[in-house]
Formats: sequence, C-alpha cells, structure tokens
Amino acid sequence: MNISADQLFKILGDLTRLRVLLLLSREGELCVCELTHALDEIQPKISRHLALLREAGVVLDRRQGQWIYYRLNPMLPAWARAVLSATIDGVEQQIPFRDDLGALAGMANRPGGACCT
Amino acid sequence: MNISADQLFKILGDLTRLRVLLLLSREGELCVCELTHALDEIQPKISRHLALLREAGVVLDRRQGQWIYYRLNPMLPAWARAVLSATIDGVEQQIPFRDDLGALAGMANRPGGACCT
DNA sequence: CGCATATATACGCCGATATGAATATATGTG
DNA sequence: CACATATATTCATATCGGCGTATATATGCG
Repeated sequence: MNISADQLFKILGDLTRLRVLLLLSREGELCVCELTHALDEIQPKISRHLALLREAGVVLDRRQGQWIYYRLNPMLPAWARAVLSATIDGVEQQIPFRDDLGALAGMANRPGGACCT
Repeated sequence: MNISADQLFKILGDLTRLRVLLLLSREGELCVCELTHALDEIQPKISRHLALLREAGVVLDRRQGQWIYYRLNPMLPAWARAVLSATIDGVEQQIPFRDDLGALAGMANRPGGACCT
C-alpha cells in the first residue's frame, strides 16, 4: 500500500466517506445495502463513494452471492491507520456518526444474519 | 476550538497546506516570506492558503513589525493534534516534505535571526 | 428464459476550489 | 512624503468534486 498524505486527506474530506469508514472500522465488514440503510442515503451515492475508497486502496471488497462486502484495507500504512483511529476516537460520539451504528442495528433483513425470514 | 472532521480533512487535503503545517509544527513559528522561500512558491499562493488555515482556526497569526508570523493553534482538539502528529511521523522523510526544512535552513536573510547583515 | 434484487456506472449539472496576475494595504526608513 | 518590503486581496479562469437520475451489469430463483 502506498498512498500520499494529501490523497488520503482528500478521501477523508467528505462526510459520507467518513461515516462509511467509521462504520467499517466498527463492524469489520458491511455490504452496500447495509451502508445505504445505516446512512439513509440513496444507493448510487454510497456506491460511488465506495468506488472512490476502493480505487484509492482504502477499502477492499469481496463478493458473496448477490452482495458485495466492503472492509478496511489492513495493508494501509501505519500512519494512515493511526490517522483513522485518532479520528474515530474524536468523533464517534458526535452527530451523525453517533447515530449510524444504531440505524444499522435497527435494519430489518440484514444479509448474512444467520436468520430465517 | 471546534472543527468538524470532514472540514479538517478538506483543509489537510492539499499538498501546499500540508507542507506549511509540517514546517510550522517543526519550527514553531514562521513568517510568510520564510514559508514562501521554503516551499518555493509565489507569495499570493502561500498567503491564500494561510488565510484558509487561519479562518479554519488551524493556525494563529501575529504581526511583528513588517512580518506576520504563523503558528499552529494550540487549542486544536486533541484528536486533530493526534492526526497531525501521526501524519508528520508518516511523511516527514518523503518528498517534498523531506526537503522543505533544508530549503528553509538555506534561506538567506531570514527575519528574526539575531543576525547582523 | 423472465423477473427480482444488489450493485455499479454514465451523464449532465452545479457549486466549490485552486491558480496566476494584478492590485491593494500596512509597515519601515530616510 | 516618497519609496521599499511584506502581506493580503481581488479577479477571471479552469478544474474538480459531489449530486440526482437514469441505466447497465451481475446474481439468484422459478
């Protein structure tokens, strides 16, 4: 992994992408429809931001059936991971980040759940 | 101090501003002409970026005679200072940051120097 | 195959932002 | 005051980035 500082910060300089990254760092792996629901945004918007994150190498994706799961790229340089973790500590109690996890938890019919609908 | 994460990252997402901030965190306080020389950029460009940083509360300024000195705002929230410091650790050995300090040291007739030209 | 769901991409639009050149403002000096 | 230096601001321009809408692609299922 190789990402310049100003490129990383351009990536982080968008509220939608920050919310996605905080959720991913909390949950490990989420599919597009979970992110769309948690942030209450339309799907193409989420998808475009995920594409940006993917092309920059900040997240990785994996298809499983009809869903595509995204996760943080563990190969991010240490300083970039430190930046992310400092940011999370600083903002996780603030709006809107504070509420995103709850919205995710309240989502019905999440895929991957070992469940029986 | 109060700055949102995405606003801070927008600020950091520019190479010129990053170079300025790294120099300030190293040197403590620098005037516009020192920054202009260290980065080898034209003065209005530096001045505009400094104005952005000042309006965002990331740096403070102080006039002394004909010079205006800029420094990091010590009231930045802890997480933002952690972000800056992680970034510095990650990139200070890389181009162009690596060379900026040297260019500054090589500047003739720096103001404030206890010197006698 | 036909249809539903999940996801990605293309397109056109619009506001934000960076830039160089020119100019304005402030300070110092004689 | 005249002039030099340091810094800020304005202006026109060019580019970038995000957005909503529409559409394309892929998978699953009957």
